[in-house]
Amino acid sequence: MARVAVDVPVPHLDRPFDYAVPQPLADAARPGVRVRVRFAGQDVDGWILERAAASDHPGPLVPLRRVVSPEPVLTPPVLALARAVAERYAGTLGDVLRLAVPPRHARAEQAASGPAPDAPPAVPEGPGPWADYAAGAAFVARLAAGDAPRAVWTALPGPRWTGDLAHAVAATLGSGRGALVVVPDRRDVDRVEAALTAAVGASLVARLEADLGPAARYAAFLRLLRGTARVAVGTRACAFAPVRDLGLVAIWDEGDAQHAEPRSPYPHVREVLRLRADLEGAAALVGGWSCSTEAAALQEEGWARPVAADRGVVRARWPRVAVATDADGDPAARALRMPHVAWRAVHDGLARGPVLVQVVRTGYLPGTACQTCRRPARCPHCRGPVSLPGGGPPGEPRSPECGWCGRSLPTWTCPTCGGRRLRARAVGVERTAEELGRAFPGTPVVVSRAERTLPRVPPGRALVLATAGIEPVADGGYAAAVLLDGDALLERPDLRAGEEALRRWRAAAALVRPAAEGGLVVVSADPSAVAVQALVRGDPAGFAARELAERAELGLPPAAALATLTGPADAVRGVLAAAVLPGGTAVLGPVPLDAPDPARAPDAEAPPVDALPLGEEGTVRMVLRAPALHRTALARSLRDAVAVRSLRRDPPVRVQLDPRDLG
DNA sequence: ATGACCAATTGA
DNA sequence: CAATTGGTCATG
Repeated sequence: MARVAVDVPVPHLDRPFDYAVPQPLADAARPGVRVRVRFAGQDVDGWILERAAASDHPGPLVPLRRVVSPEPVLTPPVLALARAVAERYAGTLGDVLRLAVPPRHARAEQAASGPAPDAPPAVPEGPGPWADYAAGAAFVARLAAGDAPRAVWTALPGPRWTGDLAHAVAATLGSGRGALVVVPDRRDVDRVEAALTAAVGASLVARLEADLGPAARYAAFLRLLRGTARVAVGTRACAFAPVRDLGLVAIWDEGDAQHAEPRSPYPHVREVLRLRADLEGAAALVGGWSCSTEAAALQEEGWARPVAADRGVVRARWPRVAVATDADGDPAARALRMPHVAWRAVHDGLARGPVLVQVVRTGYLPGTACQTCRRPARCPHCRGPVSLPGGGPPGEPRSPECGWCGRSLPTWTCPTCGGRRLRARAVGVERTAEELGRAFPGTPVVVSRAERTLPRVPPGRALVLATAGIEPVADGGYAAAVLLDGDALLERPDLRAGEEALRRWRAAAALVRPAAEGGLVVVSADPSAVAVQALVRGDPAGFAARELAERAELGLPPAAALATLTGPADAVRGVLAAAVLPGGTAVLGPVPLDAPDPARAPDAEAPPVDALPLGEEGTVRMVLRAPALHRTALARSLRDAVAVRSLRRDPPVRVQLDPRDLG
């Protein structure tokens, strides 16, 4: 008989069911294969979890209907991982398996060859680029020796990080083990794949990525499964890749929001890899140019150790950072909405090469700011963002109004400086490009934006404008970079505002030439802000540690476990009533969720409850907060409660553990 | 989800 | 008293 996980979307059926194995299927029905079974009167898909001699099910067993494919695509380590992830995130095994195993592609299965002859992996000699990092040489040596060290790695700037990663992977292969690398997006997959190919050869590397197409994706998956490829590189789902004898898991730019899975049960790559490293005894490398508070927590609890360059190396390799405030009075700079120091950096930098201007994404910041002091304008009644409604007849004075409570604010006055005029908070990339083009005639202006990203630019004189996250790489590095709208970024009422600003700034700074070669970064922001100081000092780990300590004091994540329940008001109440919550759990809310408003940017802040129209029994969100050590108990209690409610056919409630954004 | 079953509730 | 609705339970 076979123990089968049936793929039905109902939480309370998330357990194995036993089936008889008919004689003709006896060989094919191995653990890990996809099957089709009769369940509750209909044909459903399922997975064979294990074979066993006898069942403890009292009744007769129904036979398996069909083995979909003889390929055992669900390996025991990946099954164990999927179970752990389901438990950690209060989700079902079925949901996790949907993320972990790509859909079958029959033709790709047919085409894929059998196991290839064992190509001898290239064994790197010595620490290579890791000699630049304190504790780096030891880390690589332990990888090569078959050990399982775990590190939070602060990378040195420039394109070298892909080579650093490839070297660590090669060292792991040298110990006879495989490795996997997860990066935020396709551009980074391209880069890491290239570096890995150079280091260990293309035949050992499998690229795993959703927009590769079903056939190519499944083919790459099979190469790993069969051991033809030993290294997986890809985005999110790659965290579940069936790499054999896994020796190293790595995540790059761990603070990037792309690492949070948007589908149920919303696991984060960092957590998946942490569970996987523990389950499979693999080494772990959590890297980036910055450091999230979660990564700081991994160090704090002793799970991982820092790998970073010494102070002197950091100072020599990173560009110099200067802070500019808006107050400077140069008329040319003012017309450009750019502080004078920043303008000078652009001007001087252009004499030596390309200059990067990082702007805030269009529509990222709703509302307006004071024309004089540039502080974001807030509604005096509810602290909501103030907007200038458009669409009226031209010339007619428009009265500002609050985006939350809707009050008209014709007499708005800035509480800081007494100014009475408002301006749009963020200026579009195009407009800034035009203005800069006029200010520096004869200079080519290039724009990289979401719809048309530019992977790289040539080394010559050019102004390169980009929104955060899609900056092109300049061959030989940028002569200078200017980071605009810093204050607006920092003042977002988001727990991660500082962390996220620092991450974006460091990513831009990493593309600039070293200080020794005249590389300069100018950030336009409040010089007293902690994130700004961390950028100047080049100490993201220190920033994250401090941030973590602060959150611990306030009982906020990641120092506390958090869960959100989202759904119809009475269903959310029902789940809460059914849940046996661990001691010390605080219940916050419920807060009514505003109807999706296309005018408001997705990252925009959520209004407080008392600013919303009341009385509607719509969708609500409730937040549960428990001490960090009760995270598992919190997840289990919510999973049980959801199962009980689903048995009663209640409308579904979305449960999210440690959501990245609270809104 | 889907269906079976039992009990309470409603209607002639 | 039969028909209908609603809650509970099992699905191998």
